[in-house]
Amino acid sequence: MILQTQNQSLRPLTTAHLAQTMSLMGLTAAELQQKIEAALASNPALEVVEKRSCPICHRPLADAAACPMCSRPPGLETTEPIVYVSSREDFYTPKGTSFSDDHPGIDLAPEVEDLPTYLLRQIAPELSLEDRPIAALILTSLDEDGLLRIPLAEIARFHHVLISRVESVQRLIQRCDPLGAGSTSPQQALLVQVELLAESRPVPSLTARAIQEGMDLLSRHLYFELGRLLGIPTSRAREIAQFISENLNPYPARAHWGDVHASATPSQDTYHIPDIIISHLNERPDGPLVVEVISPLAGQLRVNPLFRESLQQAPSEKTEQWQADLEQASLLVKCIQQRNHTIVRLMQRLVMIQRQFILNGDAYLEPCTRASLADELGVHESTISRAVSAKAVQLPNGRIVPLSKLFDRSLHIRTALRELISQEGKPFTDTQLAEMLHQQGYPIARRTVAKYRAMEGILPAHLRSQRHHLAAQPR
DNA sequence: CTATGGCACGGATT
DNA sequence: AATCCGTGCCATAG
Repeated sequence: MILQTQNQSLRPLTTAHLAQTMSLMGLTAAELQQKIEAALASNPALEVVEKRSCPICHRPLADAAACPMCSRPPGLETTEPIVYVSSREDFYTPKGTSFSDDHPGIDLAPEVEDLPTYLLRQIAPELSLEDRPIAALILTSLDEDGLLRIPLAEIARFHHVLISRVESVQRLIQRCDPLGAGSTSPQQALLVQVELLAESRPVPSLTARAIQEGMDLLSRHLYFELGRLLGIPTSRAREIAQFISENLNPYPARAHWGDVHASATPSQDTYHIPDIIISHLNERPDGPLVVEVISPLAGQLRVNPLFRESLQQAPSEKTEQWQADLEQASLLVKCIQQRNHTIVRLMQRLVMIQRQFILNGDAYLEPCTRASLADELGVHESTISRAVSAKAVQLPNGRIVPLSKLFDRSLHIRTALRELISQEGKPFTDTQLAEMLHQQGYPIARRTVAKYRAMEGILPAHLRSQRHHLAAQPR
């Protein structure tokens, strides 16, 4: 359902209206869809009318008058984004949901979210129907680290299938984004990561064996012993250890190291179907930005005009009921219009503010608060809060991030921090880093640097050290 | 003694 | 009113 409703339709703001609009605001596209479907089924006064698509670009058209995509001359230079509510039906297969490569440094871990759902989404296409329950059991048995607590045999027994079946499902899961998730041990997780990594980049030889046979030595940093075990010089063993610590993660889902309070997962958020898609007009990198706010329905929701007419001739005993239906229907429609209108305005403004971030990445995130936006738009802050929470947005580069990321107050500083550390020779101490950031115009306390480091999963200075210089060796 | 992580306390945000 | 976030202080590891 779409609308286009700028000016009209903002009339009587009854309390019911307000209340419903607010509750609508916090819903994701999927939840909203359910709600609408329910209303549609129970209320005869509502109907969905087909929406037409633009003959040129095939995008759904909100309004007959103009296609937001094509009505503008291509290549038009503008910083003003085109924002509209879309009812694309194909949004379930967004492009680039996969995180193909991670950068040499540290890649951003996905926001705190429901790991099982996230994984399920990735494997769903390859999963046969019979294997679904198995996958479900595995996924729900993961711990905070993304590891499988219970033995595979348990799962096999529970579903009365061969262990090998379970193993193949597990394999599928392990190859998903938090690489190695679903492994039964940190060791196994590492092995899977090595295996997959080896497909795309060089991996020191014997790494796998080192993990397999010398796990305890590795974790205790006994490189000399490890070298002897594998029949290689200590220096080689050290290289392997270094490679592992730099590229692998024994706890696939553990993104924040210092954060014990990582109560990560109570939320049922499914951040992996976007609620909003930002792209370039006609895929041209120089084109203006287009923001599609995904609508759950493939048509426009409205009050059935026929129903309204027939109200006149309603049998007298029904007329009251019908009247009520009609009112409720128009209330719902109105609320949804209101909701969409607000979201469109919000995105319009937000995309303008965060244009650089959207185009160029994390470092360009402009700090901005929900409150300030609310002020600009003349709506209550809580409205923005609701609108922003539990929604995900797909950026032109294909990444899907929570909408709330656009309100992250420290992301740009954290990015600067990563930058500094990635270019450091000798590891900088937190105090030094704080100092340097200060010079760059980020007045950050030393303690805060430490926290940001933790957020980014960067080790403290003394652990980063043994990266380059290693002189003496225990003999 | 120095570099860090933990706890906890305002102040800002939601 | 409930949370989140940046910080200061203090204990601890190296």
